[in-house]
Amino acid sequence: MTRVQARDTAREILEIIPLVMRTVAAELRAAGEMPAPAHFGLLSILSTRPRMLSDLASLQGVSLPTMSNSISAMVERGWVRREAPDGDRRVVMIDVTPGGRAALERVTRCAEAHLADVLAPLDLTARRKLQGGLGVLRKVFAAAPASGARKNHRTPAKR
Amino acid sequence: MTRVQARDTAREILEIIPLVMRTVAAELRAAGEMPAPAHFGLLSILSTRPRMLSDLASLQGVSLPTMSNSISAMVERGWVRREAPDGDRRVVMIDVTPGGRAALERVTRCAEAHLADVLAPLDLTARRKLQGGLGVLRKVFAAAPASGARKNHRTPAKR
DNA sequence: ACTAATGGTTATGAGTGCTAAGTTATCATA
DNA sequence: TATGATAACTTAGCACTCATAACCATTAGT
Repeated sequence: MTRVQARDTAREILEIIPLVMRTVAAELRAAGEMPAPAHFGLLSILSTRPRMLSDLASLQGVSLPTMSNSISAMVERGWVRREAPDGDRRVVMIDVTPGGRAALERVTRCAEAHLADVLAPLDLTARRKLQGGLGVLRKVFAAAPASGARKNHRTPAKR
Repeated sequence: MTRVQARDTAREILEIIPLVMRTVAAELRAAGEMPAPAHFGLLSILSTRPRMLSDLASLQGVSLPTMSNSISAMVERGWVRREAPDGDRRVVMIDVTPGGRAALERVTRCAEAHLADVLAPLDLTARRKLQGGLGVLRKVFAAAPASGARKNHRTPAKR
């Protein structure tokens, strides 16, 4: 990819992604009860199986304190539970509650409905393009979690 | 687009967009001096020509108070100026300062560099897909600024 | 002149994200 | 066994996004 292409793509990403982000967030908000996309993703991940706090943080690519806060917010809503596993008493396992599952269910249906409205006018070609593009984004950004870091959240070696 | 397709796409969007968002934000942060993607977009828009505060708000799809705050932050950084036009003394025109232009320039180069690293491994096909997808996203989300609203930021008629 | 609508601002509250600075709990080792 | 490092979390403080409610000005309509 040439410099010019990179710049154009960069510009486009910096322009479009926040827009999509705001729109989606606004929809979730309007749907009531879902404060943020982050919570949605978290519930999604947790609905498969319980996870350690640190695992959640690195899966989502955020710092441990950030994840701890998000989880606290969700605990307060009654969507997840913090539990102590038998073995290592330092770790905290996060598990979905039935309430959390229900919320995920509701919000999924709602988001689906809204996005379906928006996506409805797309023809087959456009849909293919969209999915192709999303796939590329996933590959690119899942592989490169920020520029380098992401392995040591603490002060780096400090000595 | 069928329901199932809509749901899958919705899921994918809700998963990928925040990820990209976080990554990009982290990069801008790491680059120093750019606190948020929003400011970048604003500078971008304003670099073409000055705008009214309300226009900026509706262009970005955010509320007037939100925009007012963002602009205040940017004024404090010396990137933009509030000025009163001759005609209507209610309106505030926002204009970029030379400093703002310089910052935009720097950050563009920086974002470009980082994204170029990330995008480098893409071959022609992948790039095409990415751009196609972004194009679809733009069309879809630029046309549908949240679900309906976006025309009356004040209390809706209240009687 | 009086009221209504328009353009902005301030205040408050909930979220996301970060770093820095703790707390426990576990492990290695002298 | 103490001692010290490290790992997993939490707390506190800061900056930013976004929203609504409530408030000033200014302009326009009657």
